[in-house]
Amino acid sequence: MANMKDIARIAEVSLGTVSHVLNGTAGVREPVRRRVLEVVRSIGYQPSQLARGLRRVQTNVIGMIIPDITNPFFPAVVRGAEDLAFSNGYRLILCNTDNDHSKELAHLNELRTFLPAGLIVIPSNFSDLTAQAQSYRAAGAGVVCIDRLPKGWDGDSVTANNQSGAYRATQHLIKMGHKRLAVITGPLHLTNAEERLNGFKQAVEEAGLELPPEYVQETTFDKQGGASKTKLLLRLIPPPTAISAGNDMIALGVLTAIREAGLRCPDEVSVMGFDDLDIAEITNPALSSVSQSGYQLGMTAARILLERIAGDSGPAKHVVIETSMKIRDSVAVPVLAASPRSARATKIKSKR
Amino acid sequence: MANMKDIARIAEVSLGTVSHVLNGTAGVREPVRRRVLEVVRSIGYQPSQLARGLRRVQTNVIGMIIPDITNPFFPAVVRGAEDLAFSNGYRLILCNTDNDHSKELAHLNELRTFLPAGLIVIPSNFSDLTAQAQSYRAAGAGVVCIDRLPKGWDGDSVTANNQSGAYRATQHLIKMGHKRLAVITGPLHLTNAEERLNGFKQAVEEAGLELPPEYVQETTFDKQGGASKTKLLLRLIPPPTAISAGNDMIALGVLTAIREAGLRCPDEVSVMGFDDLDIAEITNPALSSVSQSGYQLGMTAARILLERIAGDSGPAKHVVIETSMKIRDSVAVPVLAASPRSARATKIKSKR
DNA sequence: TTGTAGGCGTTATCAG
DNA sequence: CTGATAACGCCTACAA
Repeated sequence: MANMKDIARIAEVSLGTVSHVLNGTAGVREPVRRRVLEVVRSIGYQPSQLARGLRRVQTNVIGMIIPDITNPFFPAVVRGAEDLAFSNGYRLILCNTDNDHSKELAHLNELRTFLPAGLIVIPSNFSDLTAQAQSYRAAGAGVVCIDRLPKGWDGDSVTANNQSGAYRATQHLIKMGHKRLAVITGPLHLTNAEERLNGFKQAVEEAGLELPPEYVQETTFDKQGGASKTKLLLRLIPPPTAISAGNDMIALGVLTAIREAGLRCPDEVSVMGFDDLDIAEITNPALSSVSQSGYQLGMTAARILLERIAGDSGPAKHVVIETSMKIRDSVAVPVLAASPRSARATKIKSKR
Repeated sequence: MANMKDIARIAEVSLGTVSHVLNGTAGVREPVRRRVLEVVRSIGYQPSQLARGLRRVQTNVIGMIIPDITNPFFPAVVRGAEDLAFSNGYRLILCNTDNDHSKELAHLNELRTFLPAGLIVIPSNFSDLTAQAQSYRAAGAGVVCIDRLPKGWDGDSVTANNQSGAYRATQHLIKMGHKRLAVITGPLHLTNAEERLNGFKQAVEEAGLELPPEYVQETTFDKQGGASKTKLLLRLIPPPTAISAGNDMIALGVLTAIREAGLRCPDEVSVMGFDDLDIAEITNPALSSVSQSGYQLGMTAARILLERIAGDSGPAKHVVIETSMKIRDSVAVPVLAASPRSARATKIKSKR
């Protein structure tokens, strides 16, 4: 591969001049400049990112650390980040942690040796990112946290408005006439799961409804968790008439378990999801869900990072992305409430 | 960050000795070796990948180029590649091309400046990867092609057995009693789409069935394509009783269009997919599909690449991953065939 | 077995 | 405005 020395030789200038032309670090007389640029073009020269990074103590690499690209919510996040990063000349190194904080730590240590310009991280369970980020920032690299925050995080962050999303979704269930609402949350040590639960509780409390402790079930963010906890909920006496799921994967399990219990959704049990994945349109019945844009999450994180790289050293930014409701077919007026109140409930529904 | 000079100073040995201990390039007396290693551990030293790569003219980076991580088939491929690469000390730089060969070219040129150890590529439409790979191989980097092959590709490749998969899927439709089979293929300049069509045609021909040209529709690998072509097919006289889709995304569109046409699947039209994505279980009715493991595809590509990196310079390898059939609910005996042959058809079905 | 020195391709500093 | 030259951190002949 051609290097700057070759360019200098062919264009009959010194190495320093080539660098000046390429980086605009010093004015160079126009004819010389053109000659150099012409050689660069004709030879198809591209600077070695390795040498450049070594010298500048900073590469055009952004490390992106996520739990698992195979989880349907994350690809959009990665894509959003990659699009903005790429169009600004940055490249993404992708790392999966499987929510294992020791794997996360390994990635964090390894990535450092690339002298990345920054990091975009969806922290794993029990992440000690807060400590690690310190040393990255000391090296002049930005660190932006997405989707959920590790304990004590005080740096830049981009999250969805989980609380208000869950709050409004629960309000919707209540307005439909539900009185016995249960919730299946994700792992409560994850901030996003916790916030969603808080939103749920807030709506239930404001409506003056009871929330027996057995109606709050915690599990992992997946189908299996949703299915097993639903079986449990449906065996309670009385059973809930609506289940709010911590995310769409859980909701998928909820739908399956309802069907397997011989019940029907939404006739006997209503279900509300969170994330509005593509699959929400496909399920039977189509899943009502709180929509958050993963693409926007990733892109916003990249934007903040680019600002940091460009020199912004202001206080930590905390961007909160608003959610919206996607009403589909998995929520209906509960059977018990149907007769005396159907008129009113239906009216409310048709308003939306 | 600590460097080898620091280690040398603290351990009171020379720089060269540290390097020899770290790389095993020369025997070092045990006590000295231990002393060096102890310092390395205590200080948490990690070699700079940048300096190392610059010197060795090869980094521990693998470039992974795919059309779009947002497409549900690709995350598993990436994950399979990342898992094996990571456990062997390699890191993945992820690039999305959106099937745009100029974007692919840009990535290819950029990646070169990182001196990657290799490339794993799902080629874009009209990719000229064949030419580019030449120069990568000249630089000692392996290039493995996945899923589909660009024109004239003669290097390592990992693909699914598309032809046999489609062939057997079509045979299944025929055994169920279908006589009027249509196919909606992906873009035929993609080798995987072409192979699947060939498998379909082979089965239809062997059964001595007619295949009117209007029964073969080409479109993009997505829902919209599947839906619009299905509308067209259902308006034909006579309409097909079974539709074989080029992949599951197309099949999704087929299911939607059938429903919107007021028909029912599988009662009036049977549908067969390809890929067996997670969503195939969720659709209504659950989608019968040809299963191929994206994870295995990615992992196999990484394995071949690692072998190349380790020095294997044998002839090009062409690994073909076998597919399997996932029978669900979207295929049934056609209405017309139902009365006279239901006994036999049912018998065949129950055999599987 | 250990140490020394040159160079990978850049950028930045400083002298002309 | 242009050109030498010294790092950046590491590896590897080669010398001791």
